[in-house]
Amino acid sequence: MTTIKDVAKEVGVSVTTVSLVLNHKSVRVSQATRKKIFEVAKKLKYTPNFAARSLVSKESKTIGLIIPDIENAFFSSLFKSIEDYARSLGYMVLLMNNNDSHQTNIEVIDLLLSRHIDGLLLVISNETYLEKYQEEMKHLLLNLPIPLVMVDRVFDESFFNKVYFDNQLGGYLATKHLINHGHKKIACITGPKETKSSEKRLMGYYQAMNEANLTINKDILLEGDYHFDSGKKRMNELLDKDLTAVFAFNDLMAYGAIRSIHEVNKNVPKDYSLVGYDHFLIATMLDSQLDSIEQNSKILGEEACKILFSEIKHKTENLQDICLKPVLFRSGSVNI
Amino acid sequence: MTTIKDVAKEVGVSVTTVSLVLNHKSVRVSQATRKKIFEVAKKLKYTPNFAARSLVSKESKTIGLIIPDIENAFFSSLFKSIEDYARSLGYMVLLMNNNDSHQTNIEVIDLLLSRHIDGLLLVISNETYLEKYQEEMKHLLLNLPIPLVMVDRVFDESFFNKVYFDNQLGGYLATKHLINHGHKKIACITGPKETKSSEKRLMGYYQAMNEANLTINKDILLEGDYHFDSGKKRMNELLDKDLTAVFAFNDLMAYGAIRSIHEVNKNVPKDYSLVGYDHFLIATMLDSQLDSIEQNSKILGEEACKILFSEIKHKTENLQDICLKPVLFRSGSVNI
DNA sequence: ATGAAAGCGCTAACAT
DNA sequence: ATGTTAGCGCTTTCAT
Repeated sequence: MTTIKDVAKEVGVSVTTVSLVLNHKSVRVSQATRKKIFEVAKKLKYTPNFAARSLVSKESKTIGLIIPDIENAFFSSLFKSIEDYARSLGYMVLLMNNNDSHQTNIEVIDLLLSRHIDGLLLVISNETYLEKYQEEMKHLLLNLPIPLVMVDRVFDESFFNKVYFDNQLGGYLATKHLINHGHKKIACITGPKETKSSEKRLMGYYQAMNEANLTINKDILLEGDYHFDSGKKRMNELLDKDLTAVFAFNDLMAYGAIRSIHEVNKNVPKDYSLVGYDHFLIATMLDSQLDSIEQNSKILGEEACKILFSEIKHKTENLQDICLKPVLFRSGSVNI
Repeated sequence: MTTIKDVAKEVGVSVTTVSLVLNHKSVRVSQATRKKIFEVAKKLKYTPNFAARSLVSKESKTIGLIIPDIENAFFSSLFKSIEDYARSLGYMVLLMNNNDSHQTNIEVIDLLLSRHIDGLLLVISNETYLEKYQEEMKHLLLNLPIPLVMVDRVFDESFFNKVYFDNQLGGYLATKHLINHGHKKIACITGPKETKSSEKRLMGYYQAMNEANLTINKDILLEGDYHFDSGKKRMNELLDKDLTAVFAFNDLMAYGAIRSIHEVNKNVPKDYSLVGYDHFLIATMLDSQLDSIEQNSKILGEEACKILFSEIKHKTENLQDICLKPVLFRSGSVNI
């Protein structure tokens, strides 16, 4: 491996000069030596040693990104947007899954810290919302020695940077969409009730129902777990209830519901209208139709990066709270 | 940030001793000081500085993984398997997308090298198979200063480590499956003809057809590009041809074909039998059925890691060529 | 059983 | 316009 010394020796100048030139801080170096340095560096295939540079500069030019699961399309798309942004600034991204486990989340934060990342983008596990875990996480995050942005899943407290989607608005849009099409008896298949996203989406549902003066029947508000099977199971329970529409709190459960509906030879949207949440892009390809609330993960990633890199650069703490708006995507799963 | 010096001072020993103890190379240190060192390190929340350690050890404890696109389910699952394996050995993974662009691929290899990764797992872009690019890539890879394993998409040459699936076998299995169900006129929607995967899958098709003494009609062997739209378009062209079954070289195109079939009010498997490739897991949830060739990405990742970390550890070069077997997944899209 | 000291490759303050 | 030097935090050889 060729070092800065090798280049210096070959050119016949000091390492300082080489360093200065190669880092483009070379106002004071003559064009001639400058040109020569670039040439020799290229000839010798010199690449700066990152470790050495980090040791001096106290920057790793690396950020951490923790997400629940890269296999989830929403998060893989989020990663991509973040990776692009970071790379354009000369940063790399260390990606870790927490598998929606609080314990794993704690562990990977430690791992990343030991790598001396310059900043952290964090999507916490759903489990972390459980009361017994929240305090531990908040304590940990408040004592982080580096800038932090909570992404998508945030805490209420105002002492964290956060970028997230307005889940209540999403719930409202979905419900309103069904109401607009004449539905009055609208069931919900929610997420786990302790998750913020589910809580907020449900609030949106209430808001829309109340606004339209519709009565809410708690018998058709069932709790799911955001997985396919629970959507199917809950829909099964709803089949003999009195309702015409279902708001599933994510697309995976919505597809579970569709499966259940098909199994009794009924049809969407003829027998049941259905709205999901996530706008799982791949689904539109698979010849299935599902109206859904769409969250633009690219923008989510960009906003998170803006905040993080601004803090990294200016070392100022200027807490931000960015709430993004989801939109309704229509595809044909809602009928009167 | 507390350093090893701080710990040494607090305990009242030299940095050497602290380093030795904390790295468990402490055969020669007394139990007492040893215990104290651990205590103080914990109290002071000491974490070793990675950059400093790397500078000395010449290891970054980081590997690179380059894939075409993390949004592709096959690759996100591959990443997960690799990340797990690497983490269990104390390594981190720097993940980069090449977006199936040769140029980007070259760039990210450079970027990773400048980070002094200890090894590289590489899934090249399909574009790289073009003749004008192959030489450049081979030259680059042969001169890599670190261990390399080509994953999934490999070169024929024997001077690279490689782990991949037997695409010919996959093509054979898919075609044989259709033949076994009585089909004689079997169309193909292939990948781009310059890609190795497509070439091999087609060879498998020929092998199965020949074995069964079936005549091959080149009019129903159409080239796609592995995307949904091309599956739809090619199927459209096939609709008025004389055939009963289609082998699409990936699931995305298979779903495109299904869309096309549905649009003329025909049905799978009643009017056309269909086999895909990839066994796109999510699809099984979306109430769609598609027989498909399945490649276990977890095993792919593990085998790649085994080779890479063995080379990193032993610094021996012992070229390996691991060919994994795909399997047929049946789901109901094939009929007599 | 423990310490002193050199040096990894680089940056930057200070000289010249 | 260019060089000298200290030092970042750590590991490791060699003394004691």
